[in-house]
Amino acid sequence: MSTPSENSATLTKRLIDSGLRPTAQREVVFKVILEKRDHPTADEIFARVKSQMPTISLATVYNCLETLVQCQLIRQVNLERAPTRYCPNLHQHAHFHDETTGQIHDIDLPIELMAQLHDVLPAGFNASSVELTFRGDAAGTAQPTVPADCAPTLNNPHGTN
Amino acid sequence: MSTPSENSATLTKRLIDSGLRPTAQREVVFKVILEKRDHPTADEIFARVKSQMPTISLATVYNCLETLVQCQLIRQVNLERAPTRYCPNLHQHAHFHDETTGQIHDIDLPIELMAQLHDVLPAGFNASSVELTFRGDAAGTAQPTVPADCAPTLNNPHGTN
DNA sequence: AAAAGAGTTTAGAATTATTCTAAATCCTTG
DNA sequence: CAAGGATTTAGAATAATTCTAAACTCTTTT
Repeated sequence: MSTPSENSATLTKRLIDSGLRPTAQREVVFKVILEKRDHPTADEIFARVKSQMPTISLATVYNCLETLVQCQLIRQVNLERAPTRYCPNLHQHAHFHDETTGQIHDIDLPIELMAQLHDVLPAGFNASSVELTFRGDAAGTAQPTVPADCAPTLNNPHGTN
Repeated sequence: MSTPSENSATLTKRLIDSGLRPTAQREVVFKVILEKRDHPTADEIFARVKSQMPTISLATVYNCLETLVQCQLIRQVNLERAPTRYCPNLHQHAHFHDETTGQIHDIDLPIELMAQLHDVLPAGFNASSVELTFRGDAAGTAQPTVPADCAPTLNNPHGTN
């Protein structure tokens, strides 16, 4: 469970821990991403944020997103040649990119599998992150599939609830 | 094993099978990618190709690359925000992106693991391709690690040799 | 409390990989 | 050989992102 004020507190803490300042812009960008459980682009986030803070600039949205990614409060999703998307789900998960609808679905990954993935690396290869993306068709899945308990609970950033 | 002329023959066959024409430009772009076992960008490929065919245009290189990808003769590698790279290795493999050197290493994937990856998908999700990318540091690996027998042998396009 | 200084935001310009366009060229087939 | 589709080409256009420099906002120092 995570209330907006808990999220805000976590954001503040993370920023200060990194020597950064908790600003209104960073707050609102973060809040907007958590509100909807999808994978918006910077432009979409810009649009959503503007309704709450009409004076914010696109450059600031980009800046805030970079900061949030660095603080590991959101994830970045890179699909081929398309604008970068941002993901509030901090569970270990893969992405399924539906080629027909363009939708992105989160796919939960068992911890064992993650371990096996890392085992595949030869000695000397030290991975700090893994990105797993499927591409194909998701027949009969009209809605994005992010189960409610995958919500990015910031009190529990690694999603072990 | 695959000689240049065998590769060329396979290219021709694939193109014709797809209703496309085997052109000198497609040949040379393909050849140049096979020659070196790395992950060049379109610009790098353009440079290499120009030395053999000085009149070729960048747009054509992009066109050829798209065609080769569609014919599954090469793979496209998407790293975050960086120019698309192209990969002649048709084995099932992951990519390791070394953050310090910028190098990309091919990581062989056991078939069982690939199967397990697909098992992770809920019913209805039909993946036509999977992309697995690690990011981190590859300590003490000065050279790209593409074992010789990972060469994209076109006679054996799925790399089961 | 004023001044200094670091961090942040902002608008707009700049960058750059890629795609688009329209004309020219090349094959293939009737 | 003529017609028609596919392909190539140069250059323009696009669009996501980054850069720049000035303005602003905190925090800390005096």
